[in-house]
Amino acid sequence: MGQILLDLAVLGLLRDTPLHGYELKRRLADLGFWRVSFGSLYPGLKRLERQGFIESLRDGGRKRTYQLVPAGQAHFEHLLIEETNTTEDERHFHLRLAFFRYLDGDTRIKSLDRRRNELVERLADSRRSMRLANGRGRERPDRYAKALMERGVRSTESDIAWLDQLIAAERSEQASPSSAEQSQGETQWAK
Amino acid sequence: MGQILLDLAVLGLLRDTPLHGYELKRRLADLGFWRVSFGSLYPGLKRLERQGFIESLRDGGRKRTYQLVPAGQAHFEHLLIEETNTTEDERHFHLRLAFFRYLDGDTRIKSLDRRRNELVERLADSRRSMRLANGRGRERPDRYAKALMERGVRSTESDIAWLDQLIAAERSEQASPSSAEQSQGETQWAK
DNA sequence: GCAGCAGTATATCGGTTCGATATAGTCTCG
DNA sequence: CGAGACTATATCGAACCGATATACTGCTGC
Repeated sequence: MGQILLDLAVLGLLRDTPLHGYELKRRLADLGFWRVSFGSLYPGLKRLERQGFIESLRDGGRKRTYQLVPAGQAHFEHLLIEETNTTEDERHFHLRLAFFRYLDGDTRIKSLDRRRNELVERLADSRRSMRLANGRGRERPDRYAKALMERGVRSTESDIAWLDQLIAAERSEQASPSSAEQSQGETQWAK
Repeated sequence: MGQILLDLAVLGLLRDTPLHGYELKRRLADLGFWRVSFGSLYPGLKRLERQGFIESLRDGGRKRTYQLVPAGQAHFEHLLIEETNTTEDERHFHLRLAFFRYLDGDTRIKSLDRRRNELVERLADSRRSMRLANGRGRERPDRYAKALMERGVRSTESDIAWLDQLIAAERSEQASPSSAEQSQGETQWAK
C-alpha cells in the first residue's frame, strides 16, 4: 500500500513546479490526507530518483531541489488512472481527486464510476454482515458494535450520494463546456 | 502510531478468550478497521510476549495458543482510556468503541466527549482553511479540491452529530439503568 | 553586534509494518 | 486415495515512521 500514496503525492506536487524536500513536506501536509515524516520522505525521494522518476540538484548550500523528469510524469499519470482497488484506503482515492485536474472528463467519470461500484459493493457487504450479526441468537453485538456498523453504512451511503453529485456535475459540464469552472459547486450544495 | 492499533486489537480480542494466531487474524479482519498481515501479526505477537503481556503455548502440533496475562490486561485497559489524540487516526477511536463494553459509563462519556472536542476543533480548522483557500485571489482551488474540502466538513459534522447521539444514549441509560441494553439503538435511529 | 531563539533543511537509526512467499498439516468429497 | 481448499506458522526484503542529530539562516531585542 504505502509507497503508492507517497509516489502519487510527490510526483503530483512536482508536476507543477520543482521543490525542496522541506517545502514538499509542508505541501504534503497541506493536502491533509496524511502526515509524511522525514524518515519516509527523504528515503522515498532517494528511491524515486534511483527509479529515474525525479532528479535532484544541490543549489549552493545543502539544499536540494527535486524536479520531475518525463519518465516521472508518465509514472504519475499511470498511478492516477491505474485500476487498483481504492476501497481499502480512501486516502488513495481522495488523493487522486486532488489531482483530477490532470485528467480529461471521460477518464474522470470512469474513475468516479469505478469508485462508486466499489462502495456499492462494500455497502452490500456491510448490510449483509449486519443482518448476520443481529440474526444469530447467542451473543448479539453490544450497543457500540452496532452503532459502529450503522455509522459505517450511513457514511458509505453518503459517500455514494457525494459521488453521484460529482458524476452529475462532470457530465453536465461535458454537455455544456462553456459554464464556468469555479462557480460549479457553490450553489449546488452549499450548506 | 502503528503498534498501538495492533496491541489494542490483539489484547482486546484475547481478553475474552485465548486464540490461535490464524483465528486472531480472522477476527481482526472481522472488526473491519484494517487488515493485518501475517508479517505484522506474528512479529507483533512475539513482541507482546517479549514485553510480558501475553503467553503462548504449543498445543500438540505446530499450533500456538496465545492468552492474556494480568500485565497484558492492565496494558489493554491503559490503552483503552489513554489520552492520545485520536483525530489523526479515526481507526484508533473506532477500535476503542468496539471494546467500550469493558469501560464503565463515566469513562465512556469522558472518552466520547474528548473525541467530540477534537472533532469540533478539526471542524473549525477545516472551515478556516476553506475560507482561506477560497479567499485569496490568485489560483483558487479547482472544483475537485473544493469538493474534497466540503466533503471533509460535512463528514466531520455528521460524526459530531453521531457522537451526540451516543453521548445522549449513554446518559439516558445512566439515568435509568433498567432499560434493556439491546433495544437501545434500534428505534432511535433505524434507517 | 551579538546572544538567543525560531524556522529551514537534510540525513540517519532502530524498531515496526507489509506483501509475498515457503512450508506443511488437515479436512472434504468424489 | 488423492486433488484441492483451508488452516497455520514463519521469514525475507523493502519500505515506513518517530525520534533525533546536525547545521545554517534570519530576526529580535538589548
